Amino acid sequence: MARKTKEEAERTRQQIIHAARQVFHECGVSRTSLEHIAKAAGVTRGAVYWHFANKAELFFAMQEQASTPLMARLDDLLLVEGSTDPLQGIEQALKEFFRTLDEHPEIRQTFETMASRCEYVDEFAPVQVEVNKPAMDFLDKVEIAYRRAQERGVLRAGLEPHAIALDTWAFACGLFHHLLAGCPEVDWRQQVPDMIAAHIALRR
Amino acid sequence: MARKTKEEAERTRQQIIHAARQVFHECGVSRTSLEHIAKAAGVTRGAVYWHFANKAELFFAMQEQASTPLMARLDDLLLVEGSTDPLQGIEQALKEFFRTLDEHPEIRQTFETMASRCEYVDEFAPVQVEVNKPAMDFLDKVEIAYRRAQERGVLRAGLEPHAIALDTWAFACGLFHHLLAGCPEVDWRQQVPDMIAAHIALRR
DNA sequence: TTTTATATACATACATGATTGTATATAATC
DNA sequence: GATTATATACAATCATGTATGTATATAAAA
Repeated sequence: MARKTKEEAERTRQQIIHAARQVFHECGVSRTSLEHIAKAAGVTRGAVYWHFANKAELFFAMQEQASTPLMARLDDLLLVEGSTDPLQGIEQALKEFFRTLDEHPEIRQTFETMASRCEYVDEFAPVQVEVNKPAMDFLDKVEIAYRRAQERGVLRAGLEPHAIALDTWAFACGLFHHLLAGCPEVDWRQQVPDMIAAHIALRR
Repeated sequence: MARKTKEEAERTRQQIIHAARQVFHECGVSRTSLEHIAKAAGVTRGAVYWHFANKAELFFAMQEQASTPLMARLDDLLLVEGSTDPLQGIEQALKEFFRTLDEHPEIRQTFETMASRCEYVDEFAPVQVEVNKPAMDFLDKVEIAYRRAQERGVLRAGLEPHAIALDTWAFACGLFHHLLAGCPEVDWRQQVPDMIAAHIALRR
């Protein structure tokens, strides 16, 4: 086939990423061939190699397209805890975060692939490290919020902000991971808000 | 080479599993060829195919050799919470569990591979489901322990055993996952006992 | 107890299929 | 007319599974 216009080319690029997301999720990253992705996108490997240097680069593009908005959302949510009760702020932020994940199937699918259909070795090892960074930011911001809650007297006496921030962090990681990689037989999504509420209630 | 005695054969089998653990961890399951494993074990693919039908079966053997003792240990730990304070029982059980993981590099290495160097699709998908089962058992037993704590009056008023069991479960999953798949730059292992203590303290 | 037959524990050789990256062709856009 | 966005063709590699070879452990027969 022949040359396409710039907009058409960009659309093909997105089609390829879209197809990659599906096939990665179904077959796992390693077992997915570029031929497989190309076919799913309705193009040939030629188009794939034109837009991406190799499978890893395609994966990175897909991953960034999901990570960037989700992590931006998390940042946002943790910022607006200013005016109201900080504890409720954290609770709302967590609820909203998981609701966002629930309401965006594409983002969710990418993170599911990242959680249990990808091997973090060689070129993929850095992804694991990068994904860890937002988790650390989360930890810091939650600690700050707990400190503020302490100052305002809404935190139960005797609780250390750093310690309970770590606890919240582990809790959130566990939830996150099990929503993405847990077996789909048990549907946790219903219970998430209640779990978050109970988690925060322990601090009042 | 010629026939070996039964004990020698069992030893080569273990050597193969041992080599697989190392190479899987270094290269990821998908990128590891049986040739690679064979070479690392000092045998040929002939030996590997004699003992295992294929790579998946070898992986399962390795996985079971790590899972069985670790899950048995977890079962044990959650049983002996009878006599003493149930809350302290949970705390001790969690601490011991993570200490066990820390003290057994082979088990740890296998679980690290399972956490971030393996793709749970096709033949590997059932592993994810099976690993989930002990996690459910854990949830049930912790809830029972919390109920007992409530009856004995060591639990803070107003806490629901089921809710705080879910919280403990998510917390433990988060810890577990980050110890295995988190970036190794940050060394959490030191803080684990304190985190567990803080988690339980929230319930008193 | 020696002999013999067979199953065992591998090593080696082979055939096949799958994937990858690149090189080249092509037609439309800019 | 040069570049771009693809398709097609090609070469090389690699991993897999199986088939075959072989020497020895093991157990039954003599």
